[in-house]
Amino acid sequence: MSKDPRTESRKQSTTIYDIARETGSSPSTVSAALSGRWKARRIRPETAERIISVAREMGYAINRQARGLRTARSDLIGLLIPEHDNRFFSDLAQSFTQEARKRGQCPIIIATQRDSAAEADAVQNLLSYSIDSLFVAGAAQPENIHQLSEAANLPTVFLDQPCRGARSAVTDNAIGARQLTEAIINTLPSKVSVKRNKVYLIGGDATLHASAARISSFREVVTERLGQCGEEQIIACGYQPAPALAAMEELTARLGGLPAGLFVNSINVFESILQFLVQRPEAELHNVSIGCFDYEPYGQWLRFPVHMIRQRHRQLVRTAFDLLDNSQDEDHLVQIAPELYPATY
Amino acid sequence: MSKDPRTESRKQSTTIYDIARETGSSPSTVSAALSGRWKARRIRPETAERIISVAREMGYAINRQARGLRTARSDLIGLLIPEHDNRFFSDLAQSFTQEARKRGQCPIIIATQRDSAAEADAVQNLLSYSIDSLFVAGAAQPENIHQLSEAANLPTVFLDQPCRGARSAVTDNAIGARQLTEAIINTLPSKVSVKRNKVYLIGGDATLHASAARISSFREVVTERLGQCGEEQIIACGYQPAPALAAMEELTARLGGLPAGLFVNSINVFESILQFLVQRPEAELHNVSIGCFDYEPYGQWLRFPVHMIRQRHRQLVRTAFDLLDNSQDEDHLVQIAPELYPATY
DNA sequence: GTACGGTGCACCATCGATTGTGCAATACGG
DNA sequence: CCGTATTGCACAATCGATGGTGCACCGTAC
Repeated sequence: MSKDPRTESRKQSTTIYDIARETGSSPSTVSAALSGRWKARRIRPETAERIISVAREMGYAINRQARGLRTARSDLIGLLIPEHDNRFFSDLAQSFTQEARKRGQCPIIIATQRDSAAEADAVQNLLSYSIDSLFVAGAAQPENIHQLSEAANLPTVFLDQPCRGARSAVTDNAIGARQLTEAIINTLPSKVSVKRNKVYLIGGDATLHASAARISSFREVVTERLGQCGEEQIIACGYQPAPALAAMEELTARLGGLPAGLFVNSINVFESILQFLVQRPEAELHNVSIGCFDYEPYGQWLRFPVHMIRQRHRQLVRTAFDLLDNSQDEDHLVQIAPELYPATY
Repeated sequence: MSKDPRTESRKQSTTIYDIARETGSSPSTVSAALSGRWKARRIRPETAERIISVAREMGYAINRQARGLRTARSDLIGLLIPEHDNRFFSDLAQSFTQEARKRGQCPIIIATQRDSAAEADAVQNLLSYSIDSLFVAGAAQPENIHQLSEAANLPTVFLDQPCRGARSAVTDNAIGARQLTEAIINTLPSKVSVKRNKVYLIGGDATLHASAARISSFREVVTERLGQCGEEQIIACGYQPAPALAAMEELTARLGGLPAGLFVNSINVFESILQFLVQRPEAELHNVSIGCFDYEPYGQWLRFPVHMIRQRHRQLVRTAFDLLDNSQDEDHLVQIAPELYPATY
């Protein structure tokens, strides 16, 4: 005869069997009463009520592992993000958490460091918990994830970084980049030497969809407004602090000072070049027009003005849930225009 | 005969029974092989290896709900925080996530908005997932949570806000507040009218342990260094933006300008009074010594200098895990000194 | 009085992994 | 060659909730 292998300390307090014994009914009746399915199972309302009240008295709490094993569901819902220490993704995490809880689901958030192996690992791991659905933000390799989740029949939505053939809710990077570039150009300093009179884009990964869209808009607007846009004006040096800082230093050295305009692609890069910027003379700082494609509340209180683009994290998340619930179209891309926070002077 | 109620779409791909059939062994042997318990169960190494390799081929992934049901464990681990949009708590969340994953556990983070009913709810909810342990940061009612988790025999640690009778890892608020107050006093402006020559503490909830400790240190240091500290110098107006802003405006009106020194208790309050501060004349801003008990990277790039205290989130989390693993003392408080980031000029 | 439909519930198989136990087959000692 | 010990594994109960099915019982109709 097998005994319960669990140490005496961690056993479940009350189960439906206890309640069944207490109320003189069967476990299946108790289950039906407590899960709300009692009508469909033709349980008398009085019976259901009695069971429910006894359950409350006994402090019953369902065992979700048992329920999940039977139903292959879990009320768990996963979110993959590259990192937490990034205002955009932590905002996203917060919106996700809130929406999930509204729906009675429990959020699991995993940071995968823009590493595709870590992404695959995390998906497998989450699958073993039988999560109900998966949200993927800023994936390094969306297709890879999509394959895994499709094979497991796991409903998945991509955020921020879209995935071909899968439901995706992303920021309209083209519009955002256009707005930001315009704002930067509109506030270009008037007196600036020929050598430094151009606008530069720094940061991001040109192979990723989001960056590519931003770069393309940037190029368009710069060409429209300033006549031309050379390849050297686009410095897609990734998201890492060190390379970004180095690129910024190199650019400044090359120009003999800060450029007239600077489009900073992503908050990570902004943070890392900030320490370089603030060391420049005050006068120089007020002679450059800076924009950042991402929002940081403290950005408006800095020593120099900054235009910022804020992605609508709340809307992105809501749209993603909507796509899961309502879109029968497996390949459905929704784009959401971001918001421009113009610099305050 | 019952059929599997689950829709055909969401069934498990490979189970230990499939592998058993494939390898011609029994499910129990497969389980032992895959879980690493095969030595203890006297399975031949070759048998175990063969099973493992077949499992890999078949793309086996364990069903954690089944495992959890049997063992009453889940490898899930919970963290309660008041909110996400707070640098300290989101740092904490990140450290927690990393440490959890290092230990092969899956983090579930719930924000409870400093609401004790939400806290109790969240604990009950997490309990129904059979989480292995619970971390509670900045709880509104630690004792309440402690009761629940103790009744359920759920190993619990408190962070930031300690709980009597429970394991707690908290910042050494006394030392931190002392350091911060000293830093503020050391950089007090020299020329300031008698009316505004005092140092004020604003924000926080005096009924909570953390704030109480900070207030007490503040009072001590101010008395030591400046001779006295009146009750009106302590404005514990909570953590909400609106009341904090109102309190700041009221104070400034009363003094006819900014005070000589300001100890801002918590980053929330800092953010909300920032919009007020930046509207003051530039000269006035450079004539006030400000400190914030919390860290925000952008704080050092503002238009005026700010001393900041950074809680060591990583260490707090590590210590908390340590307490769970090693401390048999159920009532064990560990304090961790925070770090002073002096203002840069 | 019999037939028939509906009501209200109990019974039991099932989800997949874990683990106490039983029992052949082999090894080993004398 | 027999008896005991060890090895290597299979069997089956179990965790708690779910849901298909069976079946009394009651009411109504003919």
